[in-house]
Amino acid sequence: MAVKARLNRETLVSTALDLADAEGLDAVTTRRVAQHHGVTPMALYRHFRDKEEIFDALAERLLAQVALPEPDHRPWHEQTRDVFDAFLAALRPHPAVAGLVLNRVLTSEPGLALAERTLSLLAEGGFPVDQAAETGSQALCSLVTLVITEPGRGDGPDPETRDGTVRAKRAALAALPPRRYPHVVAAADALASCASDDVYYARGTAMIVAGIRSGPATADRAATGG
Amino acid sequence: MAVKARLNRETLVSTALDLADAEGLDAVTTRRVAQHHGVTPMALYRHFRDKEEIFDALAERLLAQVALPEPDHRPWHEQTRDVFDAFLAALRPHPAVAGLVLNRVLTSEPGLALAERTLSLLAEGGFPVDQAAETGSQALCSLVTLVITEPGRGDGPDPETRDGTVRAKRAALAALPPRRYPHVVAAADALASCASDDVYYARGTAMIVAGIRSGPATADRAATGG
DNA sequence: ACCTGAACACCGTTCAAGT
DNA sequence: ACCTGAACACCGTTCAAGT
Repeated sequence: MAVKARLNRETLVSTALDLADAEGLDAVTTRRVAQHHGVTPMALYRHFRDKEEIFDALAERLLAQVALPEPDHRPWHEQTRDVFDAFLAALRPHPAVAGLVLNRVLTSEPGLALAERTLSLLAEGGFPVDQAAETGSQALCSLVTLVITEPGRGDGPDPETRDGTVRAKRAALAALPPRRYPHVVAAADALASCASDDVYYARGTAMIVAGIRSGPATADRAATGG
Repeated sequence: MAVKARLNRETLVSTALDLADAEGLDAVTTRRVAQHHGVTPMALYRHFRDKEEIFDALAERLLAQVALPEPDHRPWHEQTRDVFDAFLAALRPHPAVAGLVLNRVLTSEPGLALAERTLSLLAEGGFPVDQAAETGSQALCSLVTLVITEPGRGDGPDPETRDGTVRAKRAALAALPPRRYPHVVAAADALASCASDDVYYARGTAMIVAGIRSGPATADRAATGG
């Protein structure tokens, strides 16, 4: 702490991100960020209008890490999966911050670039504009949720605490009355933790892409109550 | 405020829920809940260990509102859709609280009942236990996210403020450079608001169910990098 | 058993002031 | 332009005490 360089937006955001990664989003307070730079809390207000704007910048930082693959000539759904993978790759290192992205994709340049690309691919897939908007938003939000709720990430980032909560959670599920919750008890392991993160994300992405590919027809049938 | 009846868990949770519905989750503070009952903040600690436990109880309250349909003899995926509809019906009236459910399905009786039913249907659909766990969790979380991010619900519940933020959001998107963001600009309406809530949720649910029905085969192909 | 009162260590944010 | 200092209105939570 007490770094002496002149204050600026980007270094402050880096500090906030470090704090969130290390101790969770609640640790990102104006006072702690300021303290880390050896500065009064009010010094931040020269660079951010309020705390919400710090959160906006955190979300933007994550979105800026999305390395969108170049468009190519493969089918739209394969390219879509690659875009989703790039999105996940940016979110996964910062699970405590990922949730901030949920409502902030459309308010920064890198988020808009991601949205534009997604909508473009869905248009290629035959979606009308309005449905592409809903479908794309839902898909991106589901990917965020995948990261937020990744099984086995208790709450804190300490691998020790994490292991403890996972074990406790699994034990709690395994101890449930098996007559009443047979499937939950049988799935206790998978519900508490996660055999392989990569498989978890691959399956999740596959499921989302498959849902998208079911496309307009299925959705319209459902929307009219069929 | 200053209701005089003796304090108990359920009325306190009701107060917390009302506060959240009216002013958002941040309005749910120990002090305000206490004040609403004409009581010292510390009076709550006889009924809840800490604030987290109030949030747990809020999530449980929502899950208790899920009216699970009776099992019948229709195909598993149709029954799954009905279970999801019941879940959505419970969440939609309380969008400010819905997010609390994300990590709390497996820690209360009504949540476990929902999980058990979901896993049971997925087992009927041919999913192996572990994959059913992941798929079911992801589906339920996606439904929660659908409610949290419903387009057109700005932040507050005031229909006036909401209309303003929707209009501002749409204007901001429509004013983007159309050469750079052609699809975003074209979809500004659908991205900012939502033509019909029911269609939005019907399509969202259809997409999730379709993703599930794509099932083990698709997922395994993706997981092994195919 | 149930609630109070005072206190502590925190918040975000304002305002006026320094350099 | 950039930062400080003091203050305000809030938080969640503890501890000891009342009845």
